Amino acid sequence: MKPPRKGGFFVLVIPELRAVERSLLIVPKAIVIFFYYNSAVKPIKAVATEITTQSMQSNKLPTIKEIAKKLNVSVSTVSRALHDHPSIGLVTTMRVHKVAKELGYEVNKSAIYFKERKTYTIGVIIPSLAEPFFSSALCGVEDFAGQFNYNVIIGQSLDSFEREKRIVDNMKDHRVDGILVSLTKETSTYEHFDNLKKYNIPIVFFDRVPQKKDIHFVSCNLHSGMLQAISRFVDAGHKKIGLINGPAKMAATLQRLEIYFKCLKENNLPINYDIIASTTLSKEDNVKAIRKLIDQDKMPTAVMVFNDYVLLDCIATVKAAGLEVNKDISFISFANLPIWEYMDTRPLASIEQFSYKQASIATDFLFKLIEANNKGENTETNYMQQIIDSEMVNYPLK
Amino acid sequence: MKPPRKGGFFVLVIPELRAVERSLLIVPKAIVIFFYYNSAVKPIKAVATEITTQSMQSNKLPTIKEIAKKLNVSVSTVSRALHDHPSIGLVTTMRVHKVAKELGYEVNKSAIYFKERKTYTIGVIIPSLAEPFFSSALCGVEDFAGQFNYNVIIGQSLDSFEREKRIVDNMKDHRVDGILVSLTKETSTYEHFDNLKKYNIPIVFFDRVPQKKDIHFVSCNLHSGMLQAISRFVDAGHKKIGLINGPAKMAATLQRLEIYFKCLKENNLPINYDIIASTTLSKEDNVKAIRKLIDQDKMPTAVMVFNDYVLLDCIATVKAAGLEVNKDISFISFANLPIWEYMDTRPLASIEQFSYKQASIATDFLFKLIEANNKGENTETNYMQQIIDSEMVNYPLK
DNA sequence: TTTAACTACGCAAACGTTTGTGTAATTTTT
DNA sequence: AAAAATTACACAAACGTTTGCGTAGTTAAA
Repeated sequence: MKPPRKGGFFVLVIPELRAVERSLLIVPKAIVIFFYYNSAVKPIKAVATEITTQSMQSNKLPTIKEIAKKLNVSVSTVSRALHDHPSIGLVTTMRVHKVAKELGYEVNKSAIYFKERKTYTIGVIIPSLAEPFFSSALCGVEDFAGQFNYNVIIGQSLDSFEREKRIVDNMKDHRVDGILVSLTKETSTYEHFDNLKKYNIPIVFFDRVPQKKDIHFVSCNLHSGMLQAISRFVDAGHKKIGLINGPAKMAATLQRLEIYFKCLKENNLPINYDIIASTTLSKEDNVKAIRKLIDQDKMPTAVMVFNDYVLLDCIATVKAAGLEVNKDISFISFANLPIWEYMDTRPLASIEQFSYKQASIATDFLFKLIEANNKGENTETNYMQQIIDSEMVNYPLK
Repeated sequence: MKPPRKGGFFVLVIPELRAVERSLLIVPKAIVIFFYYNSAVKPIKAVATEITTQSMQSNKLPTIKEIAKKLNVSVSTVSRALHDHPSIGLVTTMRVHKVAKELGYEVNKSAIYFKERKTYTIGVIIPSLAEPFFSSALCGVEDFAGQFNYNVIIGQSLDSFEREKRIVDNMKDHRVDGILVSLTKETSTYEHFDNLKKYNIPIVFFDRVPQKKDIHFVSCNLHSGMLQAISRFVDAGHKKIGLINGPAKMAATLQRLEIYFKCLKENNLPINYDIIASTTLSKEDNVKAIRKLIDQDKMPTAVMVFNDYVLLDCIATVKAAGLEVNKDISFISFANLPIWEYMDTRPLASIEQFSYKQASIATDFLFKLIEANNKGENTETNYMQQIIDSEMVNYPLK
């Protein structure tokens, strides 16, 4: 920062000049005449009038153009002045700032989004907002994105493949900078995401992720949690450990089954298909599933359940059947719902899958990809992938 | 639709021509020569080549300009053709459509948003996604907005006034077409919404609404539900009906208190401040509040509780104190959480406030306001306001 | 045959902003 | 005193699309 060249007093030529000047501009005019050093600058009185003349305007929003017109400078000068670009003189910069303030000017981001081909918005596609698991995930996204001043737009697939497709398309139309997805139960093909590549929209999957290698994703490793659970059962003396699994279409279902087998093996327990059931997650089906397990001689004494919601129905059913939970039959499931704290009858434990954490990490990944995109780097060469460990949370007996 | 003027065969000049033609375009060339009727049109072979030449392009997205260049027509023609504008000839329209498809052209909404000064996006500001009440509300918004192909961006105020302010500002920057708000607990001034008027961004409040007349809002009338509740208590013979209220700052708190008084009066019951407590909604405070009521000789036999979450703590506390719920003391609260279905110990009833419905109606209002805005109508003259009745939902004794 | 109407397009402006380049006016260097 | 450098700005293009207006060429009406 150098002193002005000509005329006047330039008393105030110090490093903090701009800040000082700006504060001066709103104090008595007597002080502002310090700036009469440049012949190109109109007397301050003229500035004052030009400001007040049109201050109260139509309902049109003030633009950079109007500021330019008012001050008889070009729009480029105004734009630069507003960004405190060094090539614009101090006085001009100040006058621009002042008029901008007077007019209540605020930059039109829409114009910039368009020009920059960016929207500072990311999309989140989740099956359902009603499920705490996903609303908590959304929360993780929002918290993270908010720090970067990014907006979050949401789409509920409601576990419908068609809706998922439409939402993806819609978000592409909206030119979001990136997308986070947790797949529907129905999704087993992934072509509807391919189009995003053309638009350079990065995509990160979380929790319910595609069975593919060439993707960015964050998911939760069920093995750690389920191993803890089975061990817990085994340590308590259980030999017949059943499983109530989810819908066959869901990747999580197959995964749970595989890990269940693996964990049984690790504990030297035999596989018995009589104590394995599955449910579509509807209430009726949940009841059916647990009934299949308990309505037999070789009833399991412990059951791994697909999730806490299914378990709620299981508990109600076994109670109705006259069995006592945690005595005749013990449960461990997935989700770690906060509500258990208030329940009299609850499982031994539930396995936490950290939806908030998964979503946060996925969002972090997404921002890294967006950043790479901005730099023109190729993001399709090394994939960002993370699998976090699930964790069993014990519930003390009441 | 009239027949083409000159030359050729024009066998296909029928009302459904366009649809027919379009399907023809993807069938053998032999048929397409039907369109050699206009001298201005290049032979179909030329069309075919010009399409394939640059089909595989750079990573730049195809624009209307490129289509225009390829076909040697103006961008305005292409734009109109893509919209099937009648002033563009059939052949040209078809050629444009074909090239657009070949190129994988998709309109850049960002450009249109900017030009139209619309974003087809609405913002939703809620205290917390973690609360089912609000995530269900968000669900209502999303479902409704989705039908209109509107996007929804979210902001969590986390019950912080400062955050609410920032989010409003951010959404304004983003030029959303409208905003839905459920206020924070702290919000008691509303200047931060004033700026939105300048930008012609309509705002509809729901559930937690400002104490003002000149606003659009949807809220829930607690009187109906609470009257049902008190009557239920009275019918069961209760004389001492206590109240556990929320934080003093919240509008809902004052409202509950007033209605509580009113309902007592309507049932000819006296007001007794000894059986009224309040909580900041923290667990410790919830426990304190219920203890205040039960640790006295004139303990109430029935209590209206601020909401189901507070009630959960109340139930745990009275049980720990050796009291039996629904015998020594009965409860009715607000929220109607689905989880009660699975609880052994639950209140007599809970009052449903229809968050989904409130949000849906609010969204409907918002769209009406946006529509009015589009027509240039003034929306600040008659305010859209609706108060829906709360409703008590009974829980049968288990 | 002249005139009016219509068809099928092109031209250019507009939306609000950023940014590369050009250039007088002034100042510094030689 | 001439040349070089710097300052402080203006000009114009670009982003992709829509749309009012103009017009050559053709057809229909008078």
